[in-house]
Amino acid sequence: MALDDSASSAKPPGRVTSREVAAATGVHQSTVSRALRGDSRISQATREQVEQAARQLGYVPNRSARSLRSRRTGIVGVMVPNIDNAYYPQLLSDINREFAAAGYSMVLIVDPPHRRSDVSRLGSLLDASVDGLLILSATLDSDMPAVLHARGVPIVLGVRSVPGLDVDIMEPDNFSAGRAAAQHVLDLGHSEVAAAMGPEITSTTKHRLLGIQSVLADTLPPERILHGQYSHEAGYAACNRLLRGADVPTAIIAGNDVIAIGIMDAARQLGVVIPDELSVVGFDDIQMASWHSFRLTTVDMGTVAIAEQSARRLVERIQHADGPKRHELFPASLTVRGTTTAPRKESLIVE
Amino acid sequence: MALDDSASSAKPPGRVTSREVAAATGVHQSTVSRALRGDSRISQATREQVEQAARQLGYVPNRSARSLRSRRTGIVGVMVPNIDNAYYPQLLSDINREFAAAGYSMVLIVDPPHRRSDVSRLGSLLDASVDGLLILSATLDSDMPAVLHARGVPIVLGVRSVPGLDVDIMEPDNFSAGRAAAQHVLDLGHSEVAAAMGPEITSTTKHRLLGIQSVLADTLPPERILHGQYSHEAGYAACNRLLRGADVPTAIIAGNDVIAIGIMDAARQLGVVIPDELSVVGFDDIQMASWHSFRLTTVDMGTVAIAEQSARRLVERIQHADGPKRHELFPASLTVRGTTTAPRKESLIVE
DNA sequence: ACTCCTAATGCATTCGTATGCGCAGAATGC
DNA sequence: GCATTCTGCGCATACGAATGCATTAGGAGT
Repeated sequence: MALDDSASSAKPPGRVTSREVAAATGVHQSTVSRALRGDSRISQATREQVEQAARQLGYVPNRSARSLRSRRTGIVGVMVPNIDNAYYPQLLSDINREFAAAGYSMVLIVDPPHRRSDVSRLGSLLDASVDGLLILSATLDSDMPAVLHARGVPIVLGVRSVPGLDVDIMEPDNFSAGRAAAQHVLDLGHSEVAAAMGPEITSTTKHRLLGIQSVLADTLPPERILHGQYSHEAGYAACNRLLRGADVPTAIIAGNDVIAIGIMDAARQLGVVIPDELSVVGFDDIQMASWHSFRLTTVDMGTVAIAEQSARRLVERIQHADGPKRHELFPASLTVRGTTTAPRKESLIVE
Repeated sequence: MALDDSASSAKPPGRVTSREVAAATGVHQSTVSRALRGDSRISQATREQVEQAARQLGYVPNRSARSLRSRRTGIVGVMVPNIDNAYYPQLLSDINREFAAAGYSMVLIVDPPHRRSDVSRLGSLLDASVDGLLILSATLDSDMPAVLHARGVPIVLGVRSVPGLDVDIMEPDNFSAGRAAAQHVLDLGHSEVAAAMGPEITSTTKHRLLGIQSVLADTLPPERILHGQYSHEAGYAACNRLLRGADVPTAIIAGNDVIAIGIMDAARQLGVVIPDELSVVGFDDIQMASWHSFRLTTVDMGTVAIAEQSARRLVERIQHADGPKRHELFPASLTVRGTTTAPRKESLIVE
């Protein structure tokens, strides 16, 4: 309505400023600013006049000017290692909801793997264009979070942690999750187990593996532990390697669901029946895991809660730069579906 | 290196400004600005001094200030209808690569379905905080693109188009794609066909369906045409409805791959064998379609090219607001995999 | 030796909004 | 009826970088 009016009468030469609204209303620019920000010192009558003029002229406050003055941009950065795996989009969806609810826009930063931080890459994070940063792509060997923290950029680490940093961290209880997955496999009677994990430089892989090994110290020899990306292709490749090797495992613990599904894909192509001939366990419990085509046994890592909490935490951190940092471990719980069962008798006999 | 120095000597009280760099170098602030921007009028010697001082102090130009003055933010908005379906993350990944290469940051705007545009929702798009907008969520009945365009915001429509708008549009050739899918099903001998399409208010659904109907005028009665979201759940629900109905189709054309996979999931759960008892075709050829667990016959819509071209186009449009608008139709091509085959004899006999 | 030009830099202003301070008039107190 | 407290608003400036114009110094030209 009012929008249509203004749209049709919009002046291409220069956008409408608060000064023009002031001129139209017969008040000072500062009054316009205060009226529109809801300053209580402005009278109701003036406020309404200003609001009407603003609407008629199609006035929209310039965000750059406001940011310059107020030192807040209303934008948060969210760093993810990639976006074409199912895990991150799902996480981002929840994170986005939280930030949107808090009035923040979200700049997506797809963070290619790297080691030492390099100033030029960090430039866009240090130029005050984001009020804070939610880092979901941290690796154990990256100093990027430390550098940003030292520079005073409010940051929160989500999902992946980095040791020795006094920042907020919201991560799953990877160790317990690893134990749960391993115990499940052990309870089913598997003695030939393999692990197709993610990158060693991630806390998720490291801690999940420690948990797994704490249970399967005897049945999981180092040569049965593979590392690769957290990707479908990596799972696919790992499975091919494992099933074509000398002694074939009866169960594979995957670094996450995406890898697990890659494993299932390869197994099916090889004609290996899951779970009868091969059990598979994943981590995360992404939506796809519950699809009937997979029915993947997996460990729920509380990802939704992590998404919501880490976003909220960053908003708080932006408002209160100081204050105690919180390091939370979200509980994990095994979800048994259709990809795990006891090993076939033959295997047991061979054993 | 230099970064570490500056990080440790960083002053929490107020960031480093160009004025401080100027003071440290003994030149004027404007000289610092010019030196760092690469103005040819600054001597080599001065430039180097300025650069060194900037590095030592850890100077990073404030983006808000620069944007205010230069009227460019270096940020583009990308609107998507959702992000937890596989299609958009994949698209976004390619789009992100292009924008990053062009030096733009990407604000992700998850655009909940809506009808008429509402000023308050558009505020953050009109406040000059983005240099341009790539709209991937346009619906046929939305006036949002028109309003933004009237307001002078550079926009490009990707994937989904809106009629009667003088803006750049990069979309797949949905009509031909629909024809290809339908012709494939027809050639296989199916006479009991159903369509589980996306939302009617999207150009993709509308044009794909027109293409399908142009081939299957006789064999696709209106009651066999379902509409729902472009989601796994919608496909799942549609399949359940269709396979439990009176006359069961022997082939379903899905609105896109995500729906198709939802259909396959439901069919498997019902014990219906694909493709022997049910053929399924999708659109888009997302990565998942080629996974062995699905091996989905689908129509490649040139999505990667659309992603790249639409991003590049927006960058061009930002630089040259005027200039002829381009409306490109990207070719589609059928990719036959394992989910389609001739209908079973019994069905044919019944027929 | 004097003018003219060019190169290199300084000066001052601009972008649009937010906000501390001050000032007027009205309302209140006694 | 005068001092006092609000109320409501204007004035001026700051935020930090970019840029048109002015200015200086040094070199070329005659």
